[in-house]
Amino acid sequence: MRKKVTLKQIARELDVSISTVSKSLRDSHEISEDTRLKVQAFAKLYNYKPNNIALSLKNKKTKTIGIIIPEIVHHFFATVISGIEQVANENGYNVIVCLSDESFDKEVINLEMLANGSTDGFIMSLSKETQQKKDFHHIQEVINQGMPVVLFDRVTNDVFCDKVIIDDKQAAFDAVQFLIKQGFRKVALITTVDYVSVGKLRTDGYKEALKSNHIKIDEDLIIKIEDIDNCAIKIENLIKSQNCDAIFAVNELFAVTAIKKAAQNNLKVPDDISVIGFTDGIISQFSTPSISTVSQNGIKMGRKSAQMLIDRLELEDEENEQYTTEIIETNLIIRESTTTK
Amino acid sequence: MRKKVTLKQIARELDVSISTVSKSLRDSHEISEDTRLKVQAFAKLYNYKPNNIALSLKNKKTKTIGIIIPEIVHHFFATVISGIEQVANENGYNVIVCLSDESFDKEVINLEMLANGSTDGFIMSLSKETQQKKDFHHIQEVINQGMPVVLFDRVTNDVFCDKVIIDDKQAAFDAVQFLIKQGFRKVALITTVDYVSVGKLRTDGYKEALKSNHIKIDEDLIIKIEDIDNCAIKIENLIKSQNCDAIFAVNELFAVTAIKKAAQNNLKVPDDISVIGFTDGIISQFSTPSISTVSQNGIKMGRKSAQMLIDRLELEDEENEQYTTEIIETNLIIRESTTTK
DNA sequence: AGGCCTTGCGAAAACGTTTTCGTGTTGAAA
DNA sequence: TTTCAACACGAAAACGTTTTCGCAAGGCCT
Repeated sequence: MRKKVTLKQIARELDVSISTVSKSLRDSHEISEDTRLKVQAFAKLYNYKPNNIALSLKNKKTKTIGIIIPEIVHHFFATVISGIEQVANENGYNVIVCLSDESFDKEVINLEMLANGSTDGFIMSLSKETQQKKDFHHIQEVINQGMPVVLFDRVTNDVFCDKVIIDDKQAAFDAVQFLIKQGFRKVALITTVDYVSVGKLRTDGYKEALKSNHIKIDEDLIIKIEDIDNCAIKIENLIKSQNCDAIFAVNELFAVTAIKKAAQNNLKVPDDISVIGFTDGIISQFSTPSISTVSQNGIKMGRKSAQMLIDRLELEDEENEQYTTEIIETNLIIRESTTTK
Repeated sequence: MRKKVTLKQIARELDVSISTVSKSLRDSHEISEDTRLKVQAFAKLYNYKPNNIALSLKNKKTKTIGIIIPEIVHHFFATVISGIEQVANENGYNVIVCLSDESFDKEVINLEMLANGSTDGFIMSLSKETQQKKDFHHIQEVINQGMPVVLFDRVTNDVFCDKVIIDDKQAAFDAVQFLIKQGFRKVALITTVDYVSVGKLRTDGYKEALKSNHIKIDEDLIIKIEDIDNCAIKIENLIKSQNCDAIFAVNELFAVTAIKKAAQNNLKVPDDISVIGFTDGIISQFSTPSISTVSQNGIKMGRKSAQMLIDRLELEDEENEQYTTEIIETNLIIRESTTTK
């Protein structure tokens, strides 16, 4: 087993000082060409690579970004990570990923653990529980300690930092508007409970679209799902009521479940019911029929978040207290699950 | 902005030595109760937390696990990460994730970058390119440096280390055997090119099953997909040939594409063709019809990998050179895409 | 009174870097 | 011969910990 070699060992071996070795490897002009080449040759031979931890300690920079998200088994979050990782890599950063599992406590623990020197900054999306409790002191804390934070997708107005979001309300509005344009008047909504920020916004967009088309909001056509496990039964009831000719769902899962339940009740999508979902994930693309949906562009969201964080990290000198909120454009992808009335 | 406080600052403030502060906070009996309580109170007030980087440098342990996988936008890998993260967290470890993007070079770069002190060990799944080149020197290198490595799913016999896999061949055999039992004789195979280790193994299992049922292998019924983008056309040709009554696909994507193409060619699944896939991901669960598939249990795979790595990390004293290969059981989940002939 | 043990604390090394500053040697200019 | 700059290198500090060792003071025993 050949352990990694250090400057000290090289120094001892070549009978020079540690400083000489360090300077030689960094091509300092202070060192004669003779020794410089000798040291470099030796270092190469023994495959010397500087120790990252030592560098981090010295430079007070880890070149590492902390990501804290609710779930990774979720295509949207996976794409965001992918985007973050791209930009991070391009700039010589690594990413360390922690999952809050939608739990406030885990979010706090992870944040505090990473804040003790492990990362230079954070990119995060709030857990459901955090959004419900409206307790953001842990985030404010790390910001106060001088670590930049970028929030994406599930954000809050209660903490000042850079943010990357989509215009959920507008996107929902556009989707519903599209359905109405196609001639549907009885558009149902499958959404989440209100404390999930994006769910609330999409609900707002839905209502707005109806209003601006002078369609009365029928609360029976709005179902709010708290827990993913019991969504099927609620959705089935909606389908069975036969009260709607189109459905807008705030995520893929609700959309595909609606389609499934429709099929089981002998209703064809899109012939009998049109469906539009949210998030252009695996499900939307590969379901039969493929699902018309609002594409969030997670990659772009991740890339933008990473870029904002890194910009702030590398700026650093003049504390720019001007936080910005970046809006990633969405687009409506029309596939097989929608038609005209 | 309240920067994090260090031992040195506390020491200066209380007019004691750094050692006294450190010992007090670690409840050393060397320190009188008086000073101990005083220091602890002060530390609590200023929310002192030890700096992880400094600890890592001192202890030569980072309590961090490096994960290097080909893709994260892939439900199976996401579940594995999720499993790893669970066990890692339970044991006080963090995970740092790097994506090889199926590229050999990126895999090497990431590995070398993390090997310079950033992590205590690695959990990885080989990129396609690495499998193709059969070049594993980078992995052998980190093992030689004394860092434990656990390979999962996409592994190789050419490097000695702990491994976690499923019995791909057996699982494929079982799936095809099931189809044959249902009365199908013309079972097609949609697989990858041979250098993808798991693809090859699943192909072997398919052939074995046919053989043991005395069914001649028809090469026309075996299609090998190199590139995901052009899989649709090849699969459509297979469907159009109307030569098969059942299909075994080595992943979800191939399975769902087969179903889609069947529908487009007026063939019903499962009535006209039965389909079994591999990997119990989002697609299989939510596709219509839902897809019978071989479940790999990524969570379990991740948990096991993490456990093996951590065990080896915490053992460490006596270099146990006995590597083991753990096999995670699979199970065939029968859903709507299969029937009897 | 002398010796020894306990108590309570500090100095310093160590982990692996980088960088500043000091210093000795050499060569050339005066 | 003296002086000074250039050159080449080493010592040491710093980053934030933990831990070993040393040391002084005080109390107890003979």
